[in-house]
Amino acid sequence: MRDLLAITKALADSNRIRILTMLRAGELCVCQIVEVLGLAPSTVSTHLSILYGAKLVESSKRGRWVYYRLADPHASALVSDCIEWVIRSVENDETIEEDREKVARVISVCPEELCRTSNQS
Amino acid sequence: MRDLLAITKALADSNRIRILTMLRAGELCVCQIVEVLGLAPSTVSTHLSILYGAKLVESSKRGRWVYYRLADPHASALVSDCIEWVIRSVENDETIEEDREKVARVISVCPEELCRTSNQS
DNA sequence: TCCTCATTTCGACATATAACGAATTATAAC
DNA sequence: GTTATAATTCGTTATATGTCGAAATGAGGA
Repeated sequence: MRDLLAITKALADSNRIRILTMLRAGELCVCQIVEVLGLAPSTVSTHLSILYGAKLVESSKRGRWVYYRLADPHASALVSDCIEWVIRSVENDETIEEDREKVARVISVCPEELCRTSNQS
Repeated sequence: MRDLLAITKALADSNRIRILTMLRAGELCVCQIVEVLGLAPSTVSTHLSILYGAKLVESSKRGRWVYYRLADPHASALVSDCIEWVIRSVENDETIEEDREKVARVISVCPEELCRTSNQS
């Protein structure tokens, strides 16, 4: 029950749903997500920690940046089924569509922007 | 997004999860659910209205009693997939097991109890 | 070493939510 | 009609949650 509630509570916020669906595009670092959502970095960090606590996302630190991605589907069927369900549920949502475009822009257009997107190390 | 959030918020509470899984047994009236959860009738009624607003449950009034049941699977694939996911998620949960037994008792043992279980009209 | 910057943690505040009892509504029995 | 009762709605209270800015943490680069 505890795990279930961690997941459902994590999903009970529109910004966290947006983050989750944004991560379909692959790994994103915190500052990229901040850019898309337009929230304070501290707020986004809190959202990510809630998603992380529910095991809906994983993270890796590379240099100064922390990258978040959707949880490995092999880790838990319940989690991956749930993520798939969320993705299906937001089809045709306007905000989600806008986010998708913003993510594409943030990933490609920003080479040495505030957040150097693909800088390894 | 609105529908999705109505559902995830509805699922983000342990008592509502308990109600939802209790309804696997079939229709239950409010007073039966009150009996199992041990909450005030007004509280249970509020929980049910939240589940109803998310279209996770349906209801029918018969006489003075209002019966609630899980939403018709034909109504929405998203909703029924979600209910199935919840059911799978609570397998082996202690509280849920206890609820199942309480429900069985409440359904069968109470003929002219506080809530006459199967009284039509 | 010291500085810069991405991220997290902390403290504060506003809003949302769960719970209750009291009052209200609706239906049936008398 | 009047009464009894199942359920809902309302008002209140306590707790949880989302948000921010400021301070702390941690990893590179000068």
